[in-house]
Amino acid sequence: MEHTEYDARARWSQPLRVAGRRVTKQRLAILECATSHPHSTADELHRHARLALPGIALGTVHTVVNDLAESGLLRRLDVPHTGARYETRITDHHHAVCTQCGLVEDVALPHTQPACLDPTIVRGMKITVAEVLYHGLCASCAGSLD
Amino acid sequence: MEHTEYDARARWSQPLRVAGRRVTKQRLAILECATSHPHSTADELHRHARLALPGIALGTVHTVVNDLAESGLLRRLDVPHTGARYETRITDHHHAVCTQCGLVEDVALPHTQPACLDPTIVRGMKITVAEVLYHGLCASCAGSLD
DNA sequence: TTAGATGCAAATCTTTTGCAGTGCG
DNA sequence: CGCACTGCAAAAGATTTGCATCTAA
Repeated sequence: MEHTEYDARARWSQPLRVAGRRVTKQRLAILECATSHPHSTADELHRHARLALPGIALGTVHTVVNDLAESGLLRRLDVPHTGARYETRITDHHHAVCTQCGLVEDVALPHTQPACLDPTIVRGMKITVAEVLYHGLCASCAGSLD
Repeated sequence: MEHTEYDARARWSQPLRVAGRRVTKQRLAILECATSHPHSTADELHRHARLALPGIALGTVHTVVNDLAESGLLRRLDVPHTGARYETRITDHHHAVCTQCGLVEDVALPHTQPACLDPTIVRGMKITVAEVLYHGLCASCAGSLD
């Protein structure tokens, strides 16, 4: 548990440099929190990162998270009724959201590329990412009578 | 152009009543604006609705739009870096967003239901809606050198 | 008549911005 | 050492809430 800082540095230094970004303890902490707590909002990342880095500012989290999403190190998820959410698992999965409690789950699709996710299906735009968002009730919300 | 109020009433009274909602001029105006200007934010709907209904409050637009989305008369779209967007075309299409300028376009898929959009593909949740979001560059942004 | 809707304003929440100081490379 | 990055605080933007008033049914 004391190796976290070291591990984060080992894991993210290279990708950060490749993206032309500096390796700061704030960025390492945010990347680490986004890995251990996927689908976190900026505020949640801030709360988690503060445990390891008490001085980190919420504004910094927003700035960093925007920057890292733009440079491809973070994936951004826009979920109804909550702020943006972030994760370090970038590819090969989609998301299901509970319309009642807001729970987000990862959804992996069969490995054969579905035709509807082929970028060329959209005419007149250069599509680079196609993602599926499922809306419904999670197990516990579906169980609760209402 | 003077028939708009009448047409909106004719079109939406029934669905509103079925959803257990009252037929007010504010709701009619918002539904009409969401139809003629799809993918509008609450603020944009407010500006448009104000042309026909100068007194309508932005707070009311938010309240109504939330309520109508919940009751299924409006579809809500969460697009990166803009607020929520709304439209009256509920089914049978998906969306493509320009990551540069924010343009939203409708995308229709071939009529055969793609396997990846089958709700049962998600285990442990009762999925009711599956939608695809495409991210990329629109024609004009792709054209602009940068 | 009356429960549901609206208008308005204040409160809340999220995100952005400007600037001075800090630290990575 | 220089420039990118951070901390801080203020501003901007989006959405929600409470309450008095209004109105569709």
